[in-house]
Amino acid sequence: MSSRPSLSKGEMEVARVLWEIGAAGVREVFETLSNTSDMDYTTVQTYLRRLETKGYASSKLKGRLRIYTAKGRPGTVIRETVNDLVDRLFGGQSLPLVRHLIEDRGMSPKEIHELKVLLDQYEDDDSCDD
Amino acid sequence: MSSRPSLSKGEMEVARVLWEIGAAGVREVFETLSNTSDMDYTTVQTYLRRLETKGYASSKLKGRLRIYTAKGRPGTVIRETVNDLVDRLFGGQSLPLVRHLIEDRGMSPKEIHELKVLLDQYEDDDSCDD
DNA sequence: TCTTGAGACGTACAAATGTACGTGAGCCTA
DNA sequence: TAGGCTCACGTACATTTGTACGTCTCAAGA
Repeated sequence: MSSRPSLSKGEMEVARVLWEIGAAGVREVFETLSNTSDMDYTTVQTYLRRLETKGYASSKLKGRLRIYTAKGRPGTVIRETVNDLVDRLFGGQSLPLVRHLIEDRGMSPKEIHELKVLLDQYEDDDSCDD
Repeated sequence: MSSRPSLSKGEMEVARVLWEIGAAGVREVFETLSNTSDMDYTTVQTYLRRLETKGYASSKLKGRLRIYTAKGRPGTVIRETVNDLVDRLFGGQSLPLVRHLIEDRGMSPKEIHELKVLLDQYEDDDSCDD
């Protein structure tokens, strides 16, 4: 199915902003990014262009301003990216990653609780598969 | 401190195998990889070389065979990579990633159980920190 | 009307990445 | 000891990524 080329780090950074602020022109994305990054304006522009080429955004002119819109859900990209990471770094197993996240990055008691609830829930309506 | 260049996707795949099987020659890494990947033998070789250049592995000749050994713990690379991902994709929060992993990728009952045990344990001796 | 600033767009280019060929040396076997 | 196999290793090369310069156009103010 949707087998668009995956996003590079820089592209992802720009894409995230697009998801965050919705449809936006280069300037807006650039401004938003400049809090955390010091990418050049034209660099952002290039990324936006490439995002469109790769199928992660679409754009149209509004007057003489080109407005970019993220295409598809962030969830899709997240899934693809995480899957990729899990495959490459953990040989396809998610548990080690989860374990790493919990052990290494830590979680608040509240989060732990939340997670447990999730697991209970999941355990219930999970029945067969694998 | 250890500011070695980060690993590319392909390099990471090879690095993982090195961590997994320990010191190994190109052939072994290649064989191991061929279960999941169809990288060329010489491609693996190149990655191994680059891994060494970047400081993620060391090697020495054993007879006429070059044996590579991972340098440093996988944990370090994993941490860097995962942190990066979490920052970029989830604004620094791990829970959403964990949730994603569980919900989207699924887990076997056994894994769920394992995870719960881990959480219990973690809940207990978790006391301070953050 | 002339100037200027904002922005689009084409283009460039070095570095990193993915991929692999070819050559030459050591080793095993007929 | 000649042939073939296995490796190491140098090298190559297309693609992707990171980064940004110039140029052209439009629109608004002087």
